[in-house]
Amino acid sequence: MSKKPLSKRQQNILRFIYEYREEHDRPPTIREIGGAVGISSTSVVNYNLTRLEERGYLNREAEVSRGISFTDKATDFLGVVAEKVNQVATAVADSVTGLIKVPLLGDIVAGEPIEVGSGDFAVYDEDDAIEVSSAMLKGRVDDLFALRVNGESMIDAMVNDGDIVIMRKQETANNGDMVAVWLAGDTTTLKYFYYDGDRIRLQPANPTMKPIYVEPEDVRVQGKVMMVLRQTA
Amino acid sequence: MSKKPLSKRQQNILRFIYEYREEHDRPPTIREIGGAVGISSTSVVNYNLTRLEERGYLNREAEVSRGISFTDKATDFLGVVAEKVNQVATAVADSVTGLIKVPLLGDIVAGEPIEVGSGDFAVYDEDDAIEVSSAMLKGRVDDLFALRVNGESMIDAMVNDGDIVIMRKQETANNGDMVAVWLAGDTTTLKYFYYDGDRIRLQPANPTMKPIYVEPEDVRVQGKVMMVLRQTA
DNA sequence: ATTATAAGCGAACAGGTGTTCGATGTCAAG
DNA sequence: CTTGACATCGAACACCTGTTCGCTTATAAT
Repeated sequence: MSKKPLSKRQQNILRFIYEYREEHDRPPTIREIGGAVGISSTSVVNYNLTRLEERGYLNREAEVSRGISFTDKATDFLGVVAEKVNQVATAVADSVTGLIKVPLLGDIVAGEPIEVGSGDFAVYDEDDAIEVSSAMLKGRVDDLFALRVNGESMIDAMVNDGDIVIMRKQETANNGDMVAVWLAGDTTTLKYFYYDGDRIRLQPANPTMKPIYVEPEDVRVQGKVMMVLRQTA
Repeated sequence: MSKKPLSKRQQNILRFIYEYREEHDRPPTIREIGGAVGISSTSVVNYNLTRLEERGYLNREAEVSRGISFTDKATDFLGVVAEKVNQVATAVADSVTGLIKVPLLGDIVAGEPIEVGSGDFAVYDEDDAIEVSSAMLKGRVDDLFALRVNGESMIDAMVNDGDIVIMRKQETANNGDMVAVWLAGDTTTLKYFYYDGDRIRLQPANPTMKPIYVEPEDVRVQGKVMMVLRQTA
């Protein structure tokens, strides 16, 4: 088979057929192709379709109206199909298979409160999203955000520098929740939260470490930790 | 519009059109429909298509070959479309969007070597799989397996009881890899691996802890740690 | 300059395909 | 039994659509 590239006209024909099928749910006729790519004669359209078929881009059925179909080679050439598959895949994955994109909003460091801004993260940068299977998450999956740990200040939470923490925006806590708290106005920490009489007990995840007891007014809950992800490779 | 149900013949016409389009990537002709559902006259097929159009199941284009398309009502009626979307969604999600199912093979405890069996895990229980986005993983995603940590023996690796460790089957290590090693014949541990002169340095993930130095013959690498997942909610 | 190949063209044609017509049959309602 | 609505039918027709023909032009190879 010739290695000569397709002519410009032949490329236009393939693209037109693709777009026509997207719009009409059926292939075009010889005359429709000619009209679209500027060929006035049905025999020239026929000639070019025959060339495309010989080169493996199309299958044709003789003496059948709209008897044109694409081969894999044509869909590879068009390239739009891969993009379309990805678009469909993303939409479908998001809604059917439960792959959730969680916005990665920045870093979590000990010396700053978490700032997740207002609203519903609708304007975050899509490239800074963490993809997580919803099967790995319990309950509601709205109001989620991710932060990357910067520094070694979370070691008592068994969370290391570079780890990603997936959180749900939440300003109250129940016993046993792991939460991010802004503590005494100067530190963010991740700990298990318990009401303990008049005070609050903040229990490190590391079982060899002791809890701390604080006054309620010294604690501001900034979010509930849903998951921790560590990439080691 | 009549609430009378579609006739049997009309239902058969809708199904045939659907199946024909799946197979041929184009709608059928009036005569093809007649042939398939046992109507010998093109005018009877035309009559039934007109009825289906009046009831909102089809759109037709006059004097255009194969000028038939489905409405949402028709696709609802057919029911197969929802199923098809799900089939496609699953296939696409698995292969394009990179949601990977990693077999959860059991527990990792300090006092036992990792047993991942032979072969390629093809016979593992699908319900015991961990779904992970391939975007979260670097490099090859074959030979992966997951183990759940049982006990507090991995704390020096910043890995807690109940955490899930995603690993790749691998018996050698490069400098800086986090690996599971069966150490001196009596302990599994997760550590960063370095060649250090004649010996091997195993560095805990917890930066406040000191490394250990061991003879190569006391170390059996059982897998490379790709990711750690912790569900806290 | 010549020749071979590729591409383009309008026209005619074959046959594929949708539409219309007049007739007949079936069934429910009155 | 009669009537009206619905459904079916074969045939004819209109027109859509693909194929072939003979010719011309453009381009590449010799």
